[in-house]
Amino acid sequence: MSVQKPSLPKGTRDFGPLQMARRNFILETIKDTFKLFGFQQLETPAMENLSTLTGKYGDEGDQLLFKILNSGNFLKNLEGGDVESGTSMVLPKLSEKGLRYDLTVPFARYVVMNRNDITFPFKRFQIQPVWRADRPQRGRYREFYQCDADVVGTDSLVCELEILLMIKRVFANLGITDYSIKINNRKILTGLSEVIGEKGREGELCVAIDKLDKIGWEKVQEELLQRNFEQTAIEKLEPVIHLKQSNQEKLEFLKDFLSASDIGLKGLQELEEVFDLLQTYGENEEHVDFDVVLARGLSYYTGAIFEVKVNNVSIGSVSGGGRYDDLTGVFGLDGVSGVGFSFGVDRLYDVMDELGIFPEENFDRTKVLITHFDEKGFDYGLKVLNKLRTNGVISELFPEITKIKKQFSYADKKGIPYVIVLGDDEINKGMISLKNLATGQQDSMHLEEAIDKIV
RNA sequence: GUGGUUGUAGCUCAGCUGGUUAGAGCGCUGGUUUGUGGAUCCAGAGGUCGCCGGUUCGAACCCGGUCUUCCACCCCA
Repeated sequence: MSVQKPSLPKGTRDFGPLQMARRNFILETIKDTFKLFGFQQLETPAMENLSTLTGKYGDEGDQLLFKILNSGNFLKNLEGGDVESGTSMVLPKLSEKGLRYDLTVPFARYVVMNRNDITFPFKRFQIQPVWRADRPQRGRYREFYQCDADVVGTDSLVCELEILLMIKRVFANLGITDYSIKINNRKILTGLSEVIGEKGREGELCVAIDKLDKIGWEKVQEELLQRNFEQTAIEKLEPVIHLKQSNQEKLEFLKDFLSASDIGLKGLQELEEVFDLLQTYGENEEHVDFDVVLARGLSYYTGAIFEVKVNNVSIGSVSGGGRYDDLTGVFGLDGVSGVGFSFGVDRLYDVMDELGIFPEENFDRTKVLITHFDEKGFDYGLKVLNKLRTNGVISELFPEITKIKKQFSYADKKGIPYVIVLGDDEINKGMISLKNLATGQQDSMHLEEAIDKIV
């Protein structure tokens, strides 16, 4: 076999020890919050039947699904002429499984399959990788982790409240201070399209409107015109685009603006209740921003929609979610409303990296390295090692008998703060020498005393 | 998926209009110091110039393809 340079598939990454420590810090923070709010963990397979996945994310989403070639002779179902008839005809004959694209759809599948064993409302969280055959960019990967928390089986707006609370808690614990949780309601967008005389076209309206902070109102108007929206409709929309007051003021304005649309008013009412619940809970509206032009792409959202952006960084949204009234419906279980959201760990990582706010000191790392000069010290060191670990001190014995300089250098590079030196002097006296590498201070003492110092 | 961009030592990058043996800094290894790391100084190792093909007397450099990186669009965590 010829030697080949190893490489990774596009858009995937390895995580080294430092990255893992940082990722685990984020992951633990999120997990800890989910648990505190009463969510229980669930895992589903990396692969799902393609029939479970397709048609849930729109045409774009279907394109981005990774398909898994059938096992064995994957060509066996092909017939002459199939190849000429196009990929959409050939694909089902080659592939019946795919990698999951998100965690929400597999969750919906799980709920339907286990409906008799689940007590509703069902609160679950799920932290697993997902895969998208996207073209990679900064903050965009082909394999990345999502951290989902969802509640199904209730349409209580307390769920929406809890999502806001969980986001606030996670960000506070991560040390991210400058961010905003954008919240809107799909019903408001529906109402908007009704009121401006383009009923039923909120999907298109959303796609265009969503680009507002990126490309500006001028360009959005152009796009709407291209999509054959009436000039008068666009003019009617204008005051909404420029809404820049407080959450309450926006609500008041829209109550009037959407007065002709029942569904729009329903959306407003839901949103207002979420704000009320926030007050009642004893939290404020800090970081929570009613954004009338927030329109998330995923086609299954029907009520509240969320998106979280960290300010002054070059990464897109780090979290998103919303309410879906009928996601389980496609799997044959109607009337189960759900709401959930997801943190993107990889993007949170990039954000925190860019802001330089990882708390490195707290990461678990070896506290003390035991060094030695010869076999005698090595054996003595093993006993010391045992004592240290019994006392819960993260410790290592240098595994080879070699020059002390090399052992110290190892401690230095690995960022180990203390070194225990074991030579004849120490062994004879039944003591150890403890050196603090940061200060250079070295003292002879009993092991118990050293343990107290290190911990 | 569309358009552009990048690739030279472990890392960050030089390398002139194609010309002999491809360089620097940092890092690494060893020594200066045979019971002590981080600093200084000295020495050393390390590269099929992403990969494949083409043009040429001659290619890191020009051309084509391919992979990869980053960016914009699309969309999204």
